[in-house]
Amino acid sequence: MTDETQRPHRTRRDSGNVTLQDIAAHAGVSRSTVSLVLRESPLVAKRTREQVRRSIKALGYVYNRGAAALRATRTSTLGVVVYDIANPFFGAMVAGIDAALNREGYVSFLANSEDSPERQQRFLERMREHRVDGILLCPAEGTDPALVATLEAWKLPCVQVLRHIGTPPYDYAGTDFRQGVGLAIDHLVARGHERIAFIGGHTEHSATRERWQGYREAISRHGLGYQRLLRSTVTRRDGFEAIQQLLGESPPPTAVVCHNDLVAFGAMLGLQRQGLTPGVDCAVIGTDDVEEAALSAPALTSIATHPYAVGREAARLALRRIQTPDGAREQVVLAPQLRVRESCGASLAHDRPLAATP
Amino acid sequence: MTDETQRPHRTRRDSGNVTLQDIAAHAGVSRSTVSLVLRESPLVAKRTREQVRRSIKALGYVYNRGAAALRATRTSTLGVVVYDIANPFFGAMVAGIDAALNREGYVSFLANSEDSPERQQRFLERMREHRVDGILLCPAEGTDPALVATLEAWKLPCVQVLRHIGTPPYDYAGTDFRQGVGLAIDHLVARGHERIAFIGGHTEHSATRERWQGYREAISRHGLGYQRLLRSTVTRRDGFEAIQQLLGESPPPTAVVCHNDLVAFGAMLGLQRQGLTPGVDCAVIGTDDVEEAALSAPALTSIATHPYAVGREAARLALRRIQTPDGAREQVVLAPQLRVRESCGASLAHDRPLAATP
DNA sequence: TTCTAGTTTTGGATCAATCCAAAAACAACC
DNA sequence: GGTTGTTTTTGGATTGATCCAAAACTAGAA
Repeated sequence: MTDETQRPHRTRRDSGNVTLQDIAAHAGVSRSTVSLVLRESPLVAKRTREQVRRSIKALGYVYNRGAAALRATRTSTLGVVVYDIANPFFGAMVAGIDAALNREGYVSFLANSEDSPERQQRFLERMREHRVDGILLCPAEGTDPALVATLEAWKLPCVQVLRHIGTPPYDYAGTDFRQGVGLAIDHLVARGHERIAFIGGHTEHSATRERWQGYREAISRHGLGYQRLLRSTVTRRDGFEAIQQLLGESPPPTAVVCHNDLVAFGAMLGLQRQGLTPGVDCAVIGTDDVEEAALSAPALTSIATHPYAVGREAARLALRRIQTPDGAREQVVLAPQLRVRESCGASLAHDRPLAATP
Repeated sequence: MTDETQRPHRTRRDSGNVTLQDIAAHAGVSRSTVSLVLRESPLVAKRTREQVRRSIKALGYVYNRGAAALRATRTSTLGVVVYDIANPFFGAMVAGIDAALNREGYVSFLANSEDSPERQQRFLERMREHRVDGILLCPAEGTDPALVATLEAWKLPCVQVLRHIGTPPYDYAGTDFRQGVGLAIDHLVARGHERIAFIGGHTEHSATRERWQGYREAISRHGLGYQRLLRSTVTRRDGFEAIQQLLGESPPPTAVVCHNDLVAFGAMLGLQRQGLTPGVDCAVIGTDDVEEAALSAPALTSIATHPYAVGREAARLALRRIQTPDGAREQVVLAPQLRVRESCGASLAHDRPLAATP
């Protein structure tokens, strides 16, 4: 007797799932050929390819990416770590990432670290277990700089986004916060301001440092005698309180640049609470240019940091790194833009001058 | 000769990866035992378990979830589809999902459908290929109601969130928008309003229908003669334009309830543009209670819809469905709450009454 | 000591794909 | 017809875990 009779009949598989084997049988070719068709290999003859395609449709086959990944060691997945997904800035960034990945057939795991290095660490370990092809990381505050080296040792390509830790070279996508603050101050100085304060940022991560550096450099570049940097966390309430503190000092600033738009909104509220008008009695400039900036009253002048574009660039970088793991590390730093609106006196200044014009 | 000599030496694996095999060799047990230890099986003796744990640490083993999933048909992954991740409401919802999943060792793929049924479809097919254990779906506008049945046929557990399509029974987590609008109108009526309009919602999906239904029911429940429902998309600009249109009508409304907070912010701006004060000349109530609501000027009264909690409940439902695929479908509908602030005249009414008090 | 019952451990098959070297099919030329 | 070269196709091994039935230990009672 042949061994055919011994092994159970196998045209329809034991489990309900249709596999390459089933398609191969249906199309009268081998497993390998079907696999080649699925991967669009040019090796397969046209007639065969078409026949296999027909069988795939006929049997309602669903590609099993997990099984493929096991052998091929590519999963077409990416891990994305942000520290505050509820912040609309990150929402826009994730949208940019999603759009870029989608085009390449990649999907992404998303995690919200809530700025906790421990949560972040747990997630990264889980990503390793899932064998993601790479990581997009907005490092949580207080992340050990050694993490970048750890990921390197894990052979997990990692692109840092917005904040960066560790020492170059690393892959990074972000915005030039330093330049952004510089732009804002140049604009204010051109409008005659001489006492410009900066509000916000409470911990030493790169995105804060860069803003402060931009502030200090611009102040000294313009030879201004006044310099005032007020640390704080970066909520609306912080802006609200900070501006009132600054107004109580003598001399008070005539303009403030804020860590982000939330702080700026708070600062505007604080001015209004004191019976003052933003853009008239004190200029206010925010950072990020969130949707609400254009629609607040008065409209907020803001340094646009392009979250969608940052996300898209970060995703591109990651895909490139996955293709060439040993290529030179890259840093994509987008140029910010100043969106001038009412809150820095743009269209109100003629009514009541903010400061002596040059 | 034995076949030992024929097969290549295998203590350290060919590929760089440490596998169960390697740990087994190191600990002097079998692959199966190591697997049992990893899955915390009570079958393994304490001594053995400890020895295996030591070997796992010593060799720096990383669990391969892909390989495990192939055999066990559980991936510990979930697909999440939203239609606008840049909206802070969804940000908060995703944060809730993330927190609930994290606790159970699950991770989630996130996709942004941008309200395109085609993008949504592509993503769902990809999720199927990745063999996710379930789907959390905020259906894109215009989604074919048959999609729910399709997912059912795919044997992919699906929990709908915020919007629902198809016919019950299905799993769903959301907020009772109908009740929310009812609460708002009850409050306004109690304050003496008789002409209450509703702004926003342009397409017939469940979340819009429920709001409209709540509006019409409340109006007729209170026996009000005035009824005005203005359709629109749901951006700030829509609110801005809608309120000005309503003010031009005779009689104009004395209060408006808005589809979401963005529309409400726009409506407040529109009032201010006309030299009117929200909460004094016309009451404004929003929906969602986003962070900004409490901090706008005047502070916005809003129907809180608890996005974080909705996300958390949706995730819980999904995990439950995965455990018992044939259990009864469940609907978790959270009760909204009215957060009363200045924009509906809460603390301003004594200055200048909005309407005759009862 | 043997038998039984309970506790641990194990090897082989399996999941569904890819990889790769070798075989088969085909065409072109002497 | 035989030889060579090119294009297609193939089967067996491999990836790294889990499943499962059977084997190997224990300990306690007869």
